Amino acid sequence: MAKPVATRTQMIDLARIAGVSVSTVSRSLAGSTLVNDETRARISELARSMRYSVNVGAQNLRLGHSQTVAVVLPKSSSDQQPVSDPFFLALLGALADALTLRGYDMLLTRIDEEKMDDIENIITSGRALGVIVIGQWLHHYSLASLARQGAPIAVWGAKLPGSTYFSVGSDNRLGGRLATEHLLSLGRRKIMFLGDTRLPEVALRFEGYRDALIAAGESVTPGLTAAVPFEAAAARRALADLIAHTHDFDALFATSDLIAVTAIALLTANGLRVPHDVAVVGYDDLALASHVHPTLSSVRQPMAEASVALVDAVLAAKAGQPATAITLKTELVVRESSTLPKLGKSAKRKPVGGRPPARI
Amino acid sequence: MAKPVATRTQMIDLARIAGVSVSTVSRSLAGSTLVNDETRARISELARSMRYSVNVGAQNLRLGHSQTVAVVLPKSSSDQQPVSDPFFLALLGALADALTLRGYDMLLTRIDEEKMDDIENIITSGRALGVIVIGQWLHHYSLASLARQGAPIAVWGAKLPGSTYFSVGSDNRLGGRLATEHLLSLGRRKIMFLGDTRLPEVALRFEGYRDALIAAGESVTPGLTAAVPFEAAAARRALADLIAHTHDFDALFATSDLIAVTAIALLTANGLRVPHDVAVVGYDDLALASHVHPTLSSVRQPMAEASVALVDAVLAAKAGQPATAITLKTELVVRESSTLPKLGKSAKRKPVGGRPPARI
DNA sequence: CAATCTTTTGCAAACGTTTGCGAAAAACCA
DNA sequence: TGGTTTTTCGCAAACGTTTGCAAAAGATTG
Repeated sequence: MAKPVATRTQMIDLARIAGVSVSTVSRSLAGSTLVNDETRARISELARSMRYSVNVGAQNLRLGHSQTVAVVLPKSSSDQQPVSDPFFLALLGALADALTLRGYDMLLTRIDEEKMDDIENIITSGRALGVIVIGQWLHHYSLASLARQGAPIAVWGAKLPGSTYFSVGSDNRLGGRLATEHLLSLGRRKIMFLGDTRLPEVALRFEGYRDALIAAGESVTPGLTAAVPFEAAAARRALADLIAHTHDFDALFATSDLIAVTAIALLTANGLRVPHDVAVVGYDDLALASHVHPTLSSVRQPMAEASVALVDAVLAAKAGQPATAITLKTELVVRESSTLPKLGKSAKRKPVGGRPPARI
Repeated sequence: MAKPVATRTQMIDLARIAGVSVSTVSRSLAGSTLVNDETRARISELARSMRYSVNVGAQNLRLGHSQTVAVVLPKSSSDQQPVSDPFFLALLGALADALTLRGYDMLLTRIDEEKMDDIENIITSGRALGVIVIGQWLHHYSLASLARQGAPIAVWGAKLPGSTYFSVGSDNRLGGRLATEHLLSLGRRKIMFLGDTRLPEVALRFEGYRDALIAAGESVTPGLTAAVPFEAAAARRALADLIAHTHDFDALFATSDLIAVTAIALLTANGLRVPHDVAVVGYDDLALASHVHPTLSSVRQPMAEASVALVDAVLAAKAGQPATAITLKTELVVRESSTLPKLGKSAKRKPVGGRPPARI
C-alpha cells in the first residue's frame, strides 16, 4: 500500500475545479450572500464530496482569534502521580461536553504548580483564547496576578476575597453546614471533620461545620478534626492512623467522596458498622457514591452546571467583563451511609489483620 | 481598570526594539547558529522580559504541521450522558501526562458515535496531527475505513483481525483466563461471567474464561453468563435483576471494576458475604479497587504504559508506518474480594428493603 | 441606446511566522 | 593593500485563509 503524496486538499483546489477564485470558495463556505445561490450550492457540494474542511490554523491566523479553550490541571512537581482525584476527572468530562456543545475545542494540559506562568504562555502563544483552571491549587496569588495582566481565566474553586479572576464553585460553607446539621439530626454528637483546611474550599466547609455545631449548642472539639489530604494514598495513610487511634466519634464528615469511601472501608475493616456505629457523609456526590456499600450520603457539586458556568466565565473574561464569583446550588443527597439513627453500643473492634494484597 | 489595547507582542516588536530584522529574531528564538551568539542572547533575554512567546498558529501554518494530538471519546447520541466510565476518565488523565511529557498538546473532543466522520474532520482541518480513540466503540468498520484513507489514528481496544489501524490494549483473553483460574483455585466452581460479549474486548475476556473452565474440566453453563453493560446505571439495573433471581453461583468475574463494585454492593445488600459466599474479581484495577470494602481483586490494565503506547502508535501512524496491534502486560491483582477459600453454606438472604435515597 | 443601479466575482493585501538566497560586514591571508 | 573566505544579517516568498475594494456582468430605467 504505497502512501499517497496526498497534499491536503485546500481552497485553491476547489477553486480550480469549480472554475472560480478562492475568494468565491471562501465566501461560499462561509455562507455569504454575496455569492450566487447556485454557485454557492455547487461549491458546497463539491467541498463535501472532496471531504474538504477549512484549515483552522490558517483561519484563526487570519481572523485573529481561536475557538479553543484550554483546561489546565495543576500537577505538583513533588509527586509525579497521574491525575488521581476522580472529581476533577469527572469535571473534565463534563467540561468536554459543555465546550463541544458550544462549538469550542478543548485543549487539555497539565502544568507544574511551580510554574503557573506557563498558563500565560498558553494565552500569549495563541493556543487558546482563555484558560479554565481546575484542581487543587495553592497558588491563589499567581492566578490573581495573571488575571490582573488581562489573561482570560476562570477557576474552579472557592470565592476568595478580592479576586481578580472569575471563579465557580459550590457553596462550601452551606455544604459543610448541611452535612453537619444532617448528622446532628440523626442524634450524632461526636462528628469528626476530615479535610485539609489549608485549602480554601475545605476551610469554608469547616466553617459551615462549625456554624452548625454552634447553632446546635455544641462546640467544635479540637480532637475531632483531622487534616486528611485529598490525594488517595496519602488520605488512606492518614485515615488508617486516625481510625486506629481515635475512637471517640459517631459520625464522619469527609470533605470528598474519596476520603469518605476510604474511611468506610477502614471502619468496616475495624469492625465498625456504617451507619450504625458511625454515620458518614461525603462531598462531591460522584457516581461512585451510589455504587459502594453502603451507598454514600454526599454534598452534591453539580458538575454539568459547573461546566457551563466555567465556560461562560472564561468567555466573559475574554470579553473583558469584570470578574465575578459564581456559587452553584449546593444540596445534600442522603443515602444509606447516614440513614439510620444511632444504635446502642459500638460493636467491639476486631484487629486489622488480614492478608496484604498480593500480585501474581 | 481600563482595558489596555494590548495588541499581543510579536516578533516585529522585538525586532524593532532590538534593532534587527524579524528573520534574526526568529532565528535567535529557534537557537540557530546563524546568528551571532551575543545578539541571540540579547534577543532571547528581550523576549523573556517582554514575556513573548511565538504564535503557534502562525508557526504551524508556516511549518506545515502541528504539535497537537486529538483524543476522542465517543458519545452515543441516544443517551446524552456525560462521560461516565471511570476507566476512560483515568486513561484520559494518563494520556494528558504522556502527551505533555513529549511536548504535544492534547485536544479533547467527544464525538457522536453515529458520525465517526467527524474524526476525519479533525485531521483534514489541521486541528491535530493524529487521533487517539478511546472508549467503547461499536463502529470498528468506520475506524478501519478512516485508517485506510490514511488518517493517523490509534485506538484503545482489542486487537481485531486484519485491522488497518494501530491498536493498544490489554491481553483480554489472558486476563479472562487469569481471573477465572484464580477463582477456580479458590475452590469456586460456579463462576458467573458479567459482561456484554458484543464488545470485542469482552468477547475475548469471555474466551479466556471459557478456556480456563475447560482446562479445569468444567464447562461453561449458559445460565452463568449475563450481558451486563458497562454504563453505570444500566449495569446496576441488570445486576439488581440478576442477583434477585439467580442464586446458584459462588463467584463473579466482572468485566469492569464498576460492574464489580456495583455487584458487591448488591450482594451485600442481599445478605451475601464477599468473599465468603461469593468471591469477586473485577477488571481494570482502577484506584477505586483499593478504596472499597472489601478491596477488590482485579485484572490490571496498565494505564501509564497504555498511554505512552497510544502516543507512540499515533505518531507511528502519522509517519506512515504499517499498523500493528500492541498488547500490554496483563496481570491479576489479588485483594480481599477473592482471598478466602469458600466457606460452608451461604448465609440466608435478607430481603432487599431499606429506605430509598432521598434528597433534601 | 446610454446611463444607472444591482448582483456577482476576482485581485491583492493581510494574519505571524520560517527560511532560501543574496549581500554586507568582518576576518583572514598573502 | 586587495582578494578570498567566513560570519552575520535582511529581503522576500511562502504557509492557507478572509475581506475591502474595484471591476465585470447583468438588470433596470428613461
